[in-house]
Amino acid sequence: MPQRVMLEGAGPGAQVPAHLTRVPISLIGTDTDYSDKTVKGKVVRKGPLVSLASDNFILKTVIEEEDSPPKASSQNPSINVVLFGALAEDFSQAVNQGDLVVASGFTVGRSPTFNKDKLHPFNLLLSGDDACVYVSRPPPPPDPRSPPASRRSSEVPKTKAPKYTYSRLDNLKAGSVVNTYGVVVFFKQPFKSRGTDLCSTLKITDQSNQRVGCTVFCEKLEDHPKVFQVGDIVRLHRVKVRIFNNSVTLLNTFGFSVLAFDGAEGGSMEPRTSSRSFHLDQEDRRTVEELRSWTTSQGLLPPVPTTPLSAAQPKAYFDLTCQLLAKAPIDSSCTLLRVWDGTRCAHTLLKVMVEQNVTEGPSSFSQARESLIASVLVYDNHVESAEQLKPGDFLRIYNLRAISGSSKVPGRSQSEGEGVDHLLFHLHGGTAYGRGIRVLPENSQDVQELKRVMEAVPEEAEDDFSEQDDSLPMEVWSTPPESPVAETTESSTERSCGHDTQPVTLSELKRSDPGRVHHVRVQLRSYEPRRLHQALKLYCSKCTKMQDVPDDELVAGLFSEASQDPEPCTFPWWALSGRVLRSGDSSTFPRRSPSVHLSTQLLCVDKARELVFLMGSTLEETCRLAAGYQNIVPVMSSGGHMTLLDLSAPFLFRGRKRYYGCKRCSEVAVREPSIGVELIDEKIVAEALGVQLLQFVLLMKLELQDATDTLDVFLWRGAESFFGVSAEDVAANQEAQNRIRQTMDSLCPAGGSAGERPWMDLCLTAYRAEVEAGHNQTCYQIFQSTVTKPASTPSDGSTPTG
DNA sequence: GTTTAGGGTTAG
Repeated sequence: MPQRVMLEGAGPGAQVPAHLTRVPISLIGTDTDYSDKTVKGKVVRKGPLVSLASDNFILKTVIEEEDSPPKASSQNPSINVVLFGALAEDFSQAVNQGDLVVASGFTVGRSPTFNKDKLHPFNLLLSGDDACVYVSRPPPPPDPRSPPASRRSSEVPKTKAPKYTYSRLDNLKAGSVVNTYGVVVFFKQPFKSRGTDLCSTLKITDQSNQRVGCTVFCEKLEDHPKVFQVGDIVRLHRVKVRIFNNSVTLLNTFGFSVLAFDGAEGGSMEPRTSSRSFHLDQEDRRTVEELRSWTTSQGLLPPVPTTPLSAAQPKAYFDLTCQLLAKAPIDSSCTLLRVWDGTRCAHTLLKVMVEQNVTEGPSSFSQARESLIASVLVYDNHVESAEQLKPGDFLRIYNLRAISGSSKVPGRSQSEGEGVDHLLFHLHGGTAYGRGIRVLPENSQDVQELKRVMEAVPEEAEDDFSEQDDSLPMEVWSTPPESPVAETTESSTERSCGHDTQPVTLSELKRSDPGRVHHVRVQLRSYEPRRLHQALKLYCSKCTKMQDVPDDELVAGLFSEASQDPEPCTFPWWALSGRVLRSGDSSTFPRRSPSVHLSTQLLCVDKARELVFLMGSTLEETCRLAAGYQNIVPVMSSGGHMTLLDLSAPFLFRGRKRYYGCKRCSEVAVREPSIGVELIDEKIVAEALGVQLLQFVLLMKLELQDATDTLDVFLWRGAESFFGVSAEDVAANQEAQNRIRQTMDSLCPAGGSAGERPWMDLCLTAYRAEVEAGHNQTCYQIFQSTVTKPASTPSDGSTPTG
């Protein structure tokens, strides 16, 4: 089915020119001129679009040959393709995994990731005007969201980006289907319509000052706008303009999609959406920024998103951000939610008593915690949404009403101090004033803030989860595990936690509430990732985001981009500059020799070699030079000044170790570090450069089993002590990687039966976390447990045990 | 190729 991207057969100019001849992927090498050649393959992996400084991009993809002649090897040949600049941007927008692509105008380089991915010893590099990609897409199924318009026309048949145009709210033609941006001035959370769908209501505005109602009907909750407060910004695609009651309204239509953004200036640019293939470019970000500053100038943003319990007043309506601790049905039209937000209400909170054994979550808490817990009675239509909630969820309840405790409540209310100054809360039936409940994603700023407040609650109010619920059957906590082996059987791990908790079976553990610590005796059934280098991640302690370690192909591309076409550069006054003489090898890309810049201050104290700034070198050269200098900071010229490379590349090389910075949290400025007598290390360099240092961490998912059940658990914060290696060492040396490999092989021998897997004594914590957008789940992590019996170490460290 | 709702407090 023809698309507006450069599809083969979509029209003149879209065809691969006839004079080009195709080369099989398996024959790609460096000794050929590829100017009249093409390579064809299916996109089997499409990396993220990585933005570099000054509006430049890089993207890595893997294509696989589908129709290569049958060969001895069963696997189809595949190759890494690295795209630069506008081509990378267009490719990111126009091409999907599974598309068939033909590349031409490429050069061939050595693949720096070949040792790791074993794909192909060479890669294809596409940059400049000659490079282009022809795309064909397997015909069905048709995509209803096919882009409506194409970007600038170009002679060069490279992929064309689909381009959306956005209508202002004062320029909507009845009957047309439009895309638009707006600031939310009123909203209702999705509620059940009388038809088949959930219905959301929005009212949005923009710089035209028009206010336009918008109704969204979708069956699935996740397809609805994720609007959490007035002032949020939405980007709507494919809404139909209609007139109702002489006013313009918008209604979702086929191919509808929506992104929502925080409306505050300086807020996150991360859009909230369930759409897996949305596109967001520089222009979109600019539009959001413009709407944010306009919103601020108009005073549209509420000063505080919601009212804390500490400020709740009788009879007032307000929105509450809180955590659900427990819930219980009262009758068919009323459910009790027990919630807290870490603040103390100025009025005593009324506790609604319920029947025994109907409470989901603990039925009582420590006295200190009880005094902070509010009773929320939700009625009628909200009973159904309350059914979806789980204890531990973070909620926003809209249009909650504070009721003085003297009011009559269902169930029995605590008698002490009856009637005076006790508060409880009602969520009345209906959706007027946006009344409703929404689960907030765990990563949202508001939830992070809520958690900070809760964590600051004094200790005596904090031990609630260790306060045992008397109604819980005792055997849950005292029965020995139904392990097929006796307690005396050796364990290959050891707990160091010091908790005085009896081991439980996995099925018992699964029935317990989150927030507890458990001891288990289990075997390892399986684990992910199987390719252990993928267990290594980068973690930012500031924004708490985790990311993959960029692979060498991508990093090499960044170095190569940074050193092409060097601009004239003014070096900082404190830097002493010189050149590195290249060793003889001829590079694929002719380039100036790299330049080095030293701190004069360090030179004065004879520490010049301890820190050098290096400009114009390849990744390979930088690694070589890292052997001779303690700290190497790769730099480039941007706008005539010395700056760091894009933060997807390491900002510092120390021997074999590389250090990365957080893109979100760093404010980069190349400065001379202030020196004292101390050793210059990654922390000092990061601080001087305004880089928020990312930490290497290990993250694995283990599937545990015992006689009763299986359980997926994470090994993350406890991973280094579990394996007895540091993640930083794993990133830099093979021995540390082997140690993990051997440990996993010993705990879960390849092809081994359950009988061959050793038993492990582990300490687990259970907690609530968001696993998908808006969906919280109980997760488990291994803590304070150490492998005591790794497999016997073979003399050759690289050979797996078996 | 479009039913549902189309904002504006329950009344416990």
